[in-house]
Amino acid sequence: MVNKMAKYQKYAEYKDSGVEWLGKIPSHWNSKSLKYLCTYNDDVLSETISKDTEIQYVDIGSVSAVYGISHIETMTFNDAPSRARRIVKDGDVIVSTVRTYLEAIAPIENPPKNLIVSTGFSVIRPSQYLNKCFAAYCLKAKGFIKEVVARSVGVSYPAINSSELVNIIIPSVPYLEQTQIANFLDHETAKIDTLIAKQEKLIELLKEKRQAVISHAVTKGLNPNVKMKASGIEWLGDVPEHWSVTKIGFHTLKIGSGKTPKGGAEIYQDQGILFIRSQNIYNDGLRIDISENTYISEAIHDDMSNSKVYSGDILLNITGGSIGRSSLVPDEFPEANVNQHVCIIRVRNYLQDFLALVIQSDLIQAQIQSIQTGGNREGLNFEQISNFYFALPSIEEQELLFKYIQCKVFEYRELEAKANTAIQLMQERRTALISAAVTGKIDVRHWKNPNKNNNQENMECST
DNA sequence: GTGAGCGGGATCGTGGTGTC
DNA sequence: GACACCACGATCCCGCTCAC
Repeated sequence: MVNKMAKYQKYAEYKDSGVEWLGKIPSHWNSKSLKYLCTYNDDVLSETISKDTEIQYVDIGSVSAVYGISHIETMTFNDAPSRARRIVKDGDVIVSTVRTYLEAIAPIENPPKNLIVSTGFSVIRPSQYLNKCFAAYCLKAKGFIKEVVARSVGVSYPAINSSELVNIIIPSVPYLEQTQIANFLDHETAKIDTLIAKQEKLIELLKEKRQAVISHAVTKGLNPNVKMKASGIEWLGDVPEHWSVTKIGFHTLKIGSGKTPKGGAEIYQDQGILFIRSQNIYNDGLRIDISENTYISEAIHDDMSNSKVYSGDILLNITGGSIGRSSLVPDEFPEANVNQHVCIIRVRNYLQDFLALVIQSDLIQAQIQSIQTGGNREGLNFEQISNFYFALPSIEEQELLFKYIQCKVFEYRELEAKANTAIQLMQERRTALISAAVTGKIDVRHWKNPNKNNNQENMECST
């Protein structure tokens, strides 16, 4: 990360801060516990206020380090949850104390009247010596968050006490310099966030396009001028006249699932025969993580001979939240078995590739989502799978369609992978930049905002 | 009155068992 | 043996209790 910061200047002189997460700091900086630079949790709603008082409530899930407060709910005090108690004022910084939401941090600018946050937040009120935006960036720094994690307690509710949170040491920096660092980070992180948002939008569009290409190809074919006919099936609509409308069950050699081996999880091994579960099955392929896989013995595998998995099998999740996710077992796949929540659909060689795409298309997914069995739990049975309709082209046309879709999907997945890598790199850069600036590893005192005519102070925060 | 944290609801993935 | 469905464990999150 040092190289990535090379374009920025360093300070002339450094000294050891004596604090692990700060390391060496500029020689004119100091370090202090946060509690000497702020007060915290000063204002709370009194139980004696009128029940009809309208409040603007922010819960812990509505705040992120990148986007700040994303959702404020208007409610009366009477309807508010019991944890809606902390009053937030202009200039405060809210920071989550719950370990599962460590990045819920936001400086508050012009809050609405009666802005109240959950008791899952600490409300930091900076003193005159601490810039609220600089404070928020310090709280977002990787080293600070690491300190919070180390000081968290509790099992069912892992969190850091507010009194412990403010014991954590942060840099003590001349106020004007804090403002300049905050302005610099506002500008630079906003640029990064804009780029991340663009990449996220791109990924969303690519996913939609990929799904649309598959769905269109397996229901309408590739020739836009071909004569169509009504399929007679609601989900299917019109299909090419020379295609036949058929059911999955007419083409299967097997529809079945595995079972839970006797002894359950007790009999799992670190190595042996791969035991595939619904968590391994994704539309973009089987996700086999060697360290997290489950294996069974050869004896149990032989005992469960009916649920052995072979290359060319289509595996479909038939229960739970991942219902409808499917994967085609690739060629030269090692010996494997499945549990009872994974359905094996086995068809003749010529249909494997095409049917795997059909099952992932909107056509079958819509039929799956319309089915609910098993009481209040989602579930698919084999008869229902067998009765799913689809349109079947000739073998030659299937091969053409498969090659076309494979090519298009590969193209989209490559672009998605590139966008994901770019997002990851930008997030790393964002984190590194914040940490470098608030710990004095880079000197931005002479940085000028290119969007302004001069280096006038910008007292606003970006979030 | 305040706030830490216990306990429980919701959800998901998976194991176990009854019925055919 | 195949299938359906109930139960359980893990996890996340929130409501509420009780010590201070």
